[in-house]
Amino acid sequence: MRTVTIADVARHAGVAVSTVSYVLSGKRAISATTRQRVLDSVRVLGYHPNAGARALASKRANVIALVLPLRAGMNLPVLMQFATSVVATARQYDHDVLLMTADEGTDGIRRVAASAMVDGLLLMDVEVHDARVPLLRDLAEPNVLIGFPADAEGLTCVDLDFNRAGALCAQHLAERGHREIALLGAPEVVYERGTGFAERTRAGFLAEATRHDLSARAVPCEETYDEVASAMKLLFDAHPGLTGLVVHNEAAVGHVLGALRALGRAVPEDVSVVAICPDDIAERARLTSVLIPAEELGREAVRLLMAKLDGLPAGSLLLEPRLTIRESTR
Amino acid sequence: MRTVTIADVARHAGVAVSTVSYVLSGKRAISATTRQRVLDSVRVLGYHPNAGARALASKRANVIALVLPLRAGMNLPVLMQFATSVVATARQYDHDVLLMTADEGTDGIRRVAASAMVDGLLLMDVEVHDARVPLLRDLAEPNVLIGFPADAEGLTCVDLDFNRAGALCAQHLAERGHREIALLGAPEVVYERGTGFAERTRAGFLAEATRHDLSARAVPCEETYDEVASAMKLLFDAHPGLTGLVVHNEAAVGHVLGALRALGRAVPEDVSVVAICPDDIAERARLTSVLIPAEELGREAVRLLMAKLDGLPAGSLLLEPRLTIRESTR
DNA sequence: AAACGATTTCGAAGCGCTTCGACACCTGAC
DNA sequence: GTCAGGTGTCGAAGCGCTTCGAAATCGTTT
Repeated sequence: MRTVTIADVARHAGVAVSTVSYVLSGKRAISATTRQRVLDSVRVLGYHPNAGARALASKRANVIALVLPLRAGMNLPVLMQFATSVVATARQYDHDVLLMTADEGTDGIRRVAASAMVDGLLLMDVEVHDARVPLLRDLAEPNVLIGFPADAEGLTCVDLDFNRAGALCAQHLAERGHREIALLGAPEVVYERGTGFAERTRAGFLAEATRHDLSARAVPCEETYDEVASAMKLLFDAHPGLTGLVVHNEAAVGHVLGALRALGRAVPEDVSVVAICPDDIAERARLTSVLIPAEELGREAVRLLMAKLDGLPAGSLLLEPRLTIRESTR
Repeated sequence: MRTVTIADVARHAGVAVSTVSYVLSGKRAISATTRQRVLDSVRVLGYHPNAGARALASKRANVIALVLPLRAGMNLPVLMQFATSVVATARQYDHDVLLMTADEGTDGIRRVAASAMVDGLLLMDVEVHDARVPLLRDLAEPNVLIGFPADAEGLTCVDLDFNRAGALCAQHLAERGHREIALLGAPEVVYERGTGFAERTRAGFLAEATRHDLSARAVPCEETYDEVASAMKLLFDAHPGLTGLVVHNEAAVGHVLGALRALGRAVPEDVSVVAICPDDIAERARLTSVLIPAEELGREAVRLLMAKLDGLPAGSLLLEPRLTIRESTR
């Protein structure tokens, strides 16, 4: 069973090879009757274009690379949703997805790009000072990053709008009548490092609190139970009237709940808690939270990449956060 | 910056295009001096072969498809480990991985196979009566399945050796001096359906128990707490001397522990519990368990697929289970 | 009836690579 | 000194597709 080529289709339909090509690509007008005849032949013969030949002739592989941080300790549900969404969306644009792991590093990126194996790249989990950023910046192939590096100038990045996320949490607490609130953020060093998303969350939180005329403060938050507990004790000693807490620190979420219990403050009766964290953690603890919209992130990233493939300029994108109300706020 | 082609390399090295090709592929002997000159030119010019052209001329894409069940509710850690291992192993064989989701179904498989986009396929999570199996059976492209369908004849499948897994659990309990043990398996319907792995586990468990002269029984196990609890009550009423339990039912693991608590039997003091389940569940509950060796599964699957790509015959493979001792047995 | 533009189709030239057969050269045997 | 048999290298023919310019066909207009 030799594989069916475009020449077979042309012969079967009684037209030239180029006519078949134009019917399939739609790049030139073909009369309705001829088109139909060709399409019938395609169906009858079960023709599928050879991807290699197509890529060679058209200089378009119709494949994008997805570079995932497939190391342990990643937030799996988020990653999975993201990958699924990327594959599905890419298919809508008639593209396939080549899976790469981040540990091939810059060499891997260079390789697939130079081999014309992919038309564009999607990099997940870009770090603030990511070694791949310089390479991406002067790569001929379009690329889109998930996450914002320190200098995102000239790059296309997609991420959750952490400023809005912080604001949304403050707003939620304000609406529920809380007058004194606090943000437990990332560890001190993260702020010192100038990490974008941590600062943006804090800024959004504080600004929104001010807008609602609330008493608000943001404190860094370490990740061991003892540190969390003592920080919380200090916090409540200094501000006994505190009734609203926003936690933006995945690792500390559990400890915060434990510490509250230890301080004899019930959730949500005495203190309302909002988390900014992945879906699974929030769901497990039934926490009101702002989620990482992984599916939307994937979809939008592909959309932007496709735009760039078509030569369109594509700016960065911040996704609107959404708050899911569960049982930890009232 | 035009991309560098093999012709550029040939010109730079002062040899024929075919010579460069032979140096790179090693398919014909080339003198050491020429080889070195060519390799130097490759390095200097930064040459990367064009994947499309290579695929077209050689009829080998050097890409394999990985079809993952990227739906919610999958066991994520296992899936992730598996994917990582597949990508890493494929790279060792100089292949890349095209990621597909199972929901493209048979059409997707047909498409990538017919387009010569991939040389072979790896399908994860094959069901006992999987709609894709007939297609795979008479697909020209080699493929390897993770999991055994009802009729694995003529297919290459890789999976955990569930028979050995059952036996291993029985052996573990026997060695610890337990004389009366039981296997809580899948729900009744699963056995009626003739599901391979459930039956194999049971058979292995019972045979090993007999070999050690233990009193053993296997009972199906439903997945709601009430059913589990009443089944357990019946079991312990009928066999008060029961001290060893094997649970081969992810969904029921948690309920079993709860039911034991309700019956006033402590783990591991009164009853030892071994689970056959994914790593994360076992780890969370600190259960002695037989794990799914995802990484090894991925590695072996790729190895078999590569063998088939080379035209070698490849039979199915059952992986040796390994038991990890945690805190639920003594 | 000729000429024209619009529409539709065709033919051929690559895209960058692999691979096959052939050629040139060298060695050693006669 | 010639010839068989190796080595090492080259040239050219595709692989199956896209795309460009040109040819063919048609209905209109003059």
